[in-house]
Amino acid sequence: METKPQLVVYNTLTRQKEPFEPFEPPYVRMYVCGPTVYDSAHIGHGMSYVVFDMIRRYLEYRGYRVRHVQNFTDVEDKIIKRSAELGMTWQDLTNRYIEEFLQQMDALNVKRAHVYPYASREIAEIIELIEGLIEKGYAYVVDGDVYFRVAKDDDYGKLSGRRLEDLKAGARVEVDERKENPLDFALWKAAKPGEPSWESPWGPGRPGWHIECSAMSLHYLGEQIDIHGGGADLIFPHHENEIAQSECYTGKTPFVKYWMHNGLLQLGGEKMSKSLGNLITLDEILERYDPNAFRLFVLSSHYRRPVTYTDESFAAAQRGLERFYAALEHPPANTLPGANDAALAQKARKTHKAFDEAMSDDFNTALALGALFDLARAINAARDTREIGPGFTEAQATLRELLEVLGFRLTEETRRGGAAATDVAPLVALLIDVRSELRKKREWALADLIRDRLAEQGIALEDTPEGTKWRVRT
RNA sequence: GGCGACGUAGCCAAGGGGUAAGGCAGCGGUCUGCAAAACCGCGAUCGCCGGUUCGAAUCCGGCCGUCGCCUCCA
Repeated sequence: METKPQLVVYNTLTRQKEPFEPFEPPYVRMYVCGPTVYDSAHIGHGMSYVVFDMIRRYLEYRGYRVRHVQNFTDVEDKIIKRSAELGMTWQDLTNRYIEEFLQQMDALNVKRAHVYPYASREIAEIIELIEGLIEKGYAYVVDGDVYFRVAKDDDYGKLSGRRLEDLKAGARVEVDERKENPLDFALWKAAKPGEPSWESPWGPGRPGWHIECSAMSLHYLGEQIDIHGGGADLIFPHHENEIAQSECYTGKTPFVKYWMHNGLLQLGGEKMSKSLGNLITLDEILERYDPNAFRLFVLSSHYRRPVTYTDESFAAAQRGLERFYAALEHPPANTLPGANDAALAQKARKTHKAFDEAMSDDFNTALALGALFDLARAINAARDTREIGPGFTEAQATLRELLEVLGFRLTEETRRGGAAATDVAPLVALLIDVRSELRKKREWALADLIRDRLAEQGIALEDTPEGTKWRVRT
């Protein structure tokens, strides 16, 4: 067994990198905040889930056994509003978007969580948690609502680095006279007529947003977990409130050992969000690009940094991906012995090491990818010289393995251009046969016409000593 | 107003005290019937000003600019 570098992760709570030591190795309990399912996911969501998928995959590769829980928020103001507008039940609305979301995650090769709790199905656990908070004096009831008593929690603000006084000063929240403190947040909301509701000790109502994650995390992962993740926009108030609820309820600190947050995706200099309306949906991207290109785009920068979406960046990712694909192609048949083959094996081992060093430093995928591009270049260079041997095979295996650790899907079909390629394969094969005959007869004009016209259709032909290769280009 | 992040070649981006990974684009070349792909070669002194240091893109201070959070949000 070779030894791997110590893994360190940046913890939002302490604002520094820390050695990664889960509570009970090799188990890692990871909770990632899921979407509120009232609309289609945009690429900002996609980015976040690709990031945490990469993190999970790397942990698993390092031998950890990750238990991954991700919620669906299916009870919430916007859901109620939207379903009323569309004249459908909230269940039909949320089910529709949950189904779509899971399909998109599959398309992006994001591993499914082990459990996907729905807020609406955890009401009993939520009520129990709220009752506990009331008993301990951390919550109070007003007209069927229940609020968390922020002033009672000495630690409030520790995640986001805010003090109660600062928050009050800049508070933009509407003042609700019934609350003891403007910053107290709702654990339970009394139902208004016509709204979905559940029975509770405080009358019919529904859970507040923050409480569901505390309840689900507690229910499926226990009182203390290793990793809690989400977008940086969730740090305050959502995750701050989760800490308050969970730690006050269980009396155990820390609720979460490592808080991890991904930087937000920007579009045109602004955060992409549903409320700003400046969004690109995941479907639009999946229609236009290889899902691996989306992943490469995301992993090309460090996960904590904000990234700006541009068509150019995406095109760059798509093109870069094709270099990796080229490096994974089967080696040519007629090979030559060469001394460089042994050097290539060495290169593969160095790359593996560089990869682990980069990834161990708070998942530095951008640096890791740099090493993989170097390896890909070496492989392609060897192919060009036809010096193929065991080293070449090892290098290809290494490249494939490490790209898969990052979550790239490297099937033959994917590399060729996805399902679209499979659909047109028989016809393309026919045209290539015809063109090959023309080339034998040196009828270049006609042969080139076929190639050009196929290119217009997005099908690229490449003549190689092993015959004509093709793939779909986007 | 409070808290925080960032500013590196045309674009994206890593690094973070000893003279700048990688990707895309571009240019030149090899290969090719021509292409494509691939490979080889070519580019930056790191927002501005000042300080610390033998030495700073990397540390400190100030300034300018961009962005995020403080309200629903991955």
